[in-house]
Amino acid sequence: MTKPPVGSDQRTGGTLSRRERVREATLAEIKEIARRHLVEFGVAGVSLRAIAREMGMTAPGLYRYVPGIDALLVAITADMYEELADVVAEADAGMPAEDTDGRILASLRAFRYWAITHRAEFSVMFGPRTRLDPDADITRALEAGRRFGSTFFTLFDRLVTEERFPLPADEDLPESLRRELRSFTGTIGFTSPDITEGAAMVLTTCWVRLYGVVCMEVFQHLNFVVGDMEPLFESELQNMTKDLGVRYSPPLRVAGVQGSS
Amino acid sequence: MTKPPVGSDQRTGGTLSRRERVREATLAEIKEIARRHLVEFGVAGVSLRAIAREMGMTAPGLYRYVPGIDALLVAITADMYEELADVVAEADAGMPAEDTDGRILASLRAFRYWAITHRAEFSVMFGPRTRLDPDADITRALEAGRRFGSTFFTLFDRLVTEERFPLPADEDLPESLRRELRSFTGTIGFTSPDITEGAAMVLTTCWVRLYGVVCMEVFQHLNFVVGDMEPLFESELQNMTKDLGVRYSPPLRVAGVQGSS
DNA sequence: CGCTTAAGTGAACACCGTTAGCAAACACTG
DNA sequence: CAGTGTTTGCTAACGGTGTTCACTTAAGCG
Repeated sequence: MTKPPVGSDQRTGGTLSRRERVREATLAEIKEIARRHLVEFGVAGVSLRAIAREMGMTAPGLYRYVPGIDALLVAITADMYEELADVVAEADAGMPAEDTDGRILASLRAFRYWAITHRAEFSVMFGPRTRLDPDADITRALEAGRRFGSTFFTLFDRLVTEERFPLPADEDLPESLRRELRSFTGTIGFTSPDITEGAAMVLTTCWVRLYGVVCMEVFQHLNFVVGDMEPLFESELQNMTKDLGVRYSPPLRVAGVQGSS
Repeated sequence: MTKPPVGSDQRTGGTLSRRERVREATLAEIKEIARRHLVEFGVAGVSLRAIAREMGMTAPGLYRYVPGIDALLVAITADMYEELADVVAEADAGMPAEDTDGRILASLRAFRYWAITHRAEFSVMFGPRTRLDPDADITRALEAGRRFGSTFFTLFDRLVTEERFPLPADEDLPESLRRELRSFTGTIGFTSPDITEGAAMVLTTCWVRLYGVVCMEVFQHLNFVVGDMEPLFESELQNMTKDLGVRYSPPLRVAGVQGSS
């Protein structure tokens, strides 16, 4: 009885035995249904019994594939990070490689658009860590999260090397902040020599602003006061890009932005 | 059989009959235990049966006081908004009335400090609306939220009248954004004639930044990368106050900030 | 004091996660 | 092909949850 790892086990050589293939398919079906229940009923509405019912089997059977409900949620969270990373990377790749400004705008807008069209998913990814075992294995989710961030980091790196905006001098930052920023650049695996503490500081500030405006829109904490948050987002985007020395251009009008998840 | 409203019913005249008094006390006990379970086990760990057990009664009995678990959560959420509003207002009142700069800094820091020392509460208040009936009666929570915001609005109003910072001209803002901002100032009950759309814009931007940095700290989405978020918060505070024409001054060192809820 | 009404209980229903033991299907080896 | 070990899924069961209903008890009021 081998412990069921919840991630997709990459078989050496890529050849999967018949058994492994059907196993992968079942696991994929479980996660697909879980994901669907997540968007339909919210995170509290994801249950092993309901998934099993829909699959025509019983709940204990799922334990052959997943060690428990918490691990399943962590697993689909990791999947969602990868999906988001793909979406952002695609938006980035959809612009001409030299057009750093356009790539940045496209990436950031892709992030927001994915967020507001995937509210439930965004909530479990970027909201409070409710209902997740503190000792759950979230390494895969963290890894996907890192990959998601790397798209932005790379673009930011280009801005720094192109000297688009004035960097705050490291000496101007308080020592406590500099220490945190150093650990930041270290963990991120950012090897560019141009990433000074000042640059890390700017990057973090931008991320906080983006995170704030998107969270506010998804969590609807201004919805009693602001109906359509898009103008506000674009305005924030404009502010941010101005600070980064990026040329802002308004978005192409896309039909059907109002789609509620 | 009267429907049990979950909020504290203010009796006309303030005189409560004995029956009403003990009823209020029981309701208060229910909410007190619910709150304790919330901080101890998270929002998923709040259950009517557990509360009843601790009170020495059975779960159905609680239905005399509360229409259901969701309504109970909404009720304590409203309480928490009021508590947070009090805390911020106290911090504000703790500074000399003329010292607008100090009052603002104190209020913002009080907000963050309450947030990081009340993670569970903050999560249900400002996180995604998980586990809350869409049709639940959240008017009391909204009202308390409004009162919470008003402290900041009032201080901001002073900054505007004192002309601390240059206001963006209304004409520079796109029409779609202006419309949202108008609805904002309207809903907020902000009657000051100085609150132009540009001013509302600056206020909103600041709130988004504050919300972002505090959410990020409480939800711990940078914790694999930044240990102590306080320097980052102070840095953001410095940036924000600079834009507002507020004189920044570093915080007084408080012992025991590290206290984990 | 008697009557009305509120408070609380027990049983029941329908869910949930999770464990243990068992039977059938499967894959593989001699 | 037969035999064997593994994988898969089931049933039963335990303890937990929210919620409804019928009922008894207790308190307050006229």
